Amino acid sequence: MPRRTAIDTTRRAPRTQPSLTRARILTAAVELADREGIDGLSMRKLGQALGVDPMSLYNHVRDKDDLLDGIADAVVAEIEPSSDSGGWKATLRGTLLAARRTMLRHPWAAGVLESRVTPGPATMRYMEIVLGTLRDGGFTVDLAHHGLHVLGSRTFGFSQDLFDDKAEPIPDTAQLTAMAEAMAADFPHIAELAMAVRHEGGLGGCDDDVEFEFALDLILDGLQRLREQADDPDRSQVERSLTA
Amino acid sequence: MPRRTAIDTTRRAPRTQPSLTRARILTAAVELADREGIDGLSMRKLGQALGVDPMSLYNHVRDKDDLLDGIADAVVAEIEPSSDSGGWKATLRGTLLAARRTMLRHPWAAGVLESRVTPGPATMRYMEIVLGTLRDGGFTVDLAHHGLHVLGSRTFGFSQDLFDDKAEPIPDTAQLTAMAEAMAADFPHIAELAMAVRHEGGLGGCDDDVEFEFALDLILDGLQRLREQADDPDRSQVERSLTA
DNA sequence: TCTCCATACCTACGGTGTAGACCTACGGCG
DNA sequence: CGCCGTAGGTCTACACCGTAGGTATGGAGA
Repeated sequence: MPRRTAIDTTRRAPRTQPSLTRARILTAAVELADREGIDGLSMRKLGQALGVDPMSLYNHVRDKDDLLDGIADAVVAEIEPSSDSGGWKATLRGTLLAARRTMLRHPWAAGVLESRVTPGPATMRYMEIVLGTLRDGGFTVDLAHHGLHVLGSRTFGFSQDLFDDKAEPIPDTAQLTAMAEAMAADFPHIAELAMAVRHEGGLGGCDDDVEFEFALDLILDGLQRLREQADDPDRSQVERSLTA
Repeated sequence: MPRRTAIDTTRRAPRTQPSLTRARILTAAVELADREGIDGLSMRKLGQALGVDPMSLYNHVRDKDDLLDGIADAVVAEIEPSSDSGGWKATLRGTLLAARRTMLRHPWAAGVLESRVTPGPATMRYMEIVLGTLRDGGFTVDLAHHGLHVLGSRTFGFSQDLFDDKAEPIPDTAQLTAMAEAMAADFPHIAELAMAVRHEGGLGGCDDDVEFEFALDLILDGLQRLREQADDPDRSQVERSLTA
């Protein structure tokens, strides 16, 4: 059984409606961070904002890191993915711009998201959507995988990974298969990716060097194209649209 | 006279060789951060590592933020830019990979670099080199500017800007011109960019929204090209991109 | 020689995250 | 009905943090 990352709330229904909830704590924490910045978010101030002893928070939150995990995921949950019907490109553009709007609403969020080590459910959902858009748009698993990385690290800073094997004992093939099957229901495309990655050499992880060079070459090639288009003014659509 | 951002060391030579120097402090801080992570870097531990009272550090460092400014710039100074003679693309590729190698050597560095608000001299030098490579490669000032942003935010997280006018009182044209002239000697390409930006509408700042969309479209276009190459390697790409 | 002042040191304050003991009130059960 | 186990809230206390403000010192300039 996988160790629970947060407080175990699965035992039984509480006898009475508890005054404090993880949800209530998280929304208050997001508000506090919005108001005073991420450095202004302390357990004491948060407790005060909720009219509660700071230590009471620890009944719903493992530690401050768990709290940060929570509010990071809460912010990602605010993103409203685009449902543009004009093809994968327009859809993705809309989703990414929506993500950016959300990040601008919570300026501290990108930073804490970058520092998280494990994605929460909303972050998984977001990745599933981006991945699904690419796959439905005709991308191979491999290319969609790279796409997820470039697009992710652009908006937030996904550099570490879903299937990072540095921390945990190396997951063997059986474990990975089990993980993938468990995810298949909620996150089919992520599961598909997990299976594919499993088959490749990079057992259980993404090669960060490869992702970096992929993004770098994508950018350099793109810049080269724009430079050549600028030489030949007839074809400069992107340039034009930017300076318009 | 521009307000000094750190301790003023310009007055006169110290009477005797001071046991503590900003340089000594910075290298010790980098070592400490490498060894214990960025959270392990405290003024107390740093003082202990140097065999000195923690408060003595404040004679060479305004506050901890100034210390972070210092070590961030010190890390950037470690980057050895490529001198590849195979054209702008190869040169840039080499420089960016060198930057990445340096960042991997100091895993905490990307994070603190992102949180800095003003680039130090080494960071300026690095930007000057990237900008110069693009300009020498035939890029317009405008496109080189965009390029600097995409490449920068890929490696570290330059999202805020050199000429950010949010914090300071709006610099008027005269001030900006003076800034540009002062920089011209050391950073000709950055100065050129500053002048160009001054002429445009975006008085004294870069529009972050524009940069985001530029990068987003660069990536989306790149992914589309790769997808089409996978579909049909023979067919002309330009032809396709026009009908897309 | 005297004075000045940059540098290093010291104490102390208000903040942080959180361990561990305590209290309290409710649901389940004999 | 009455007892008990326990989850959830509280309190105290500890170790650590950044750093304001005061003090001592020793070489350089007058």
